[in-house]
Amino acid sequence: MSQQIVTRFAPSPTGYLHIGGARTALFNWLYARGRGGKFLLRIEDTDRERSTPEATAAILQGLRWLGLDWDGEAVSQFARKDRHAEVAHQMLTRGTAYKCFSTPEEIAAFRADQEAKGASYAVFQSPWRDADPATHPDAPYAIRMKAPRTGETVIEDAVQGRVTFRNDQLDDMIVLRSDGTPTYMLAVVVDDHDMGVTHVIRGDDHLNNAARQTMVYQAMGWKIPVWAHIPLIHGPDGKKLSKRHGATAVGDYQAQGYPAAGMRNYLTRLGWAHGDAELFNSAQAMEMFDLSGIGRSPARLDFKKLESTCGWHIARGEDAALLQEVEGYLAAAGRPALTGAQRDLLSRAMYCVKDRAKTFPELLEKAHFALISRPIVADEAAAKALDTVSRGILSELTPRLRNASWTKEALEPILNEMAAAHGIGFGKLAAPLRTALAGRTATPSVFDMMLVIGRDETILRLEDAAA
RNA sequence: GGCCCGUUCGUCUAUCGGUUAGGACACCAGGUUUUCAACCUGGGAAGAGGGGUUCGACUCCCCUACGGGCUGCCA
Repeated sequence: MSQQIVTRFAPSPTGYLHIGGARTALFNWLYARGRGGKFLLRIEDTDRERSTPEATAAILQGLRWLGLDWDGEAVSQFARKDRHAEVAHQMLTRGTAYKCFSTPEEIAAFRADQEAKGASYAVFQSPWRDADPATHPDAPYAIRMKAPRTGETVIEDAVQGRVTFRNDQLDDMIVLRSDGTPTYMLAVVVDDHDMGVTHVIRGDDHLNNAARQTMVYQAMGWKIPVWAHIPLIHGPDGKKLSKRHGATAVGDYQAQGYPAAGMRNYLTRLGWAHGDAELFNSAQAMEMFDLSGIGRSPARLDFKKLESTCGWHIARGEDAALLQEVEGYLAAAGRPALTGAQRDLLSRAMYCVKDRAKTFPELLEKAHFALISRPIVADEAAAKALDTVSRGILSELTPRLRNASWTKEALEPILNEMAAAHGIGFGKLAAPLRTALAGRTATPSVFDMMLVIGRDETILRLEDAAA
């Protein structure tokens, strides 16, 4: 009898949504959504010093942009602190935890001492572990997990395989601080249990933690979830991702004009594979995604491949959706919004620009001709195509266009005849036309441009150029 | 220092003891073309090093090197 799958993404709101975190969220989302399960969101804000509402907002915003929708309301871990404390005290009653009166100073001194002795240092062993309650001072205390000192704790990880930890390497971690607040190690377990999380898919920086958390599950007699620790993402140089690699926040990617669908596809393939599948939409990804396809070594970010993947998605995007995403990009990048007329023109131009752009700035550049208004200012290279001879040809062409029917089929012979009449190839005619219509040398086909801006505008631009 | 994880073309990866080690991006060369792209064809390009196990290892084991993670009253 299989239960419903429940996954979660549990970021700590201490900064923007990191690209690595976004991938973790994506994997959880794909796994749950592909199996009719639930994908939950929990904000791990128990660190009151570093957590900010701005960071929480940025994380939600990043997830929304990527289209990773979660079920129900985002849970604040901090809001559940009473429940965490309750569990800590249950552990006390069960004898799987104990009150520790060692002060942070004493612990720091212990560590300093160990370090001074050089070489390897032992895990901190609290003197209060087996103390008689009668000897307990009337002082603040932390609650520590009474972890087994011998034997091993085994993690069955869906990605890493079976990983064994010696218990004497693990200390009695604090589950409830002396100020009564829970630590991460306790909070995650309690929340994951209470929220019914069945699969914990997270960065492998938590692999060691899984052993300690397993002890908490065992201490409480709770069912241990399926672990899946995925390798972190590295920068193009193979080093840990950091600011100097450029974009690390997902917001940066939106501001650089990458489409969300392309990001999802690229990020899915980063560290995960399903045979030769490279390009796919989210529905297909959900179909294929599984934990066994996740690799065990860290993957590097490759912006060229990201771009290529994004180009594929833009080319296949639906015009209206692309237009909407372009507007989101403009806002994120702090660029001026489209006017109503530009929206309209861009929408009409979409068919001939979307299959040649990898990002939205590129798409906008290709659509430049549709977004500008007269007089068209030619850039240096384009201006060269407009000499006396070509101006003459343009002015000769204008009247022919007035009565032509405005389709590529009708326009093509007119332009071809014009070129033939002057003994030049079509390319020689297209160049000045391009300058007149767009002021650029790199544009969509001249026919497409004429079709998009329409007869009147075409004629006006040609007249301007011929003048 | 200790513990844990990893290492196939430049990059992402397939392979789950027997393959001419496959695909994708990137790169190079052609083609197509009205420009830029897109697109099509072809090409070069890989099992970190050393020991084992085996009839046979990229695949299994050990060692080394390198990379990463954890080692907090952070998450």
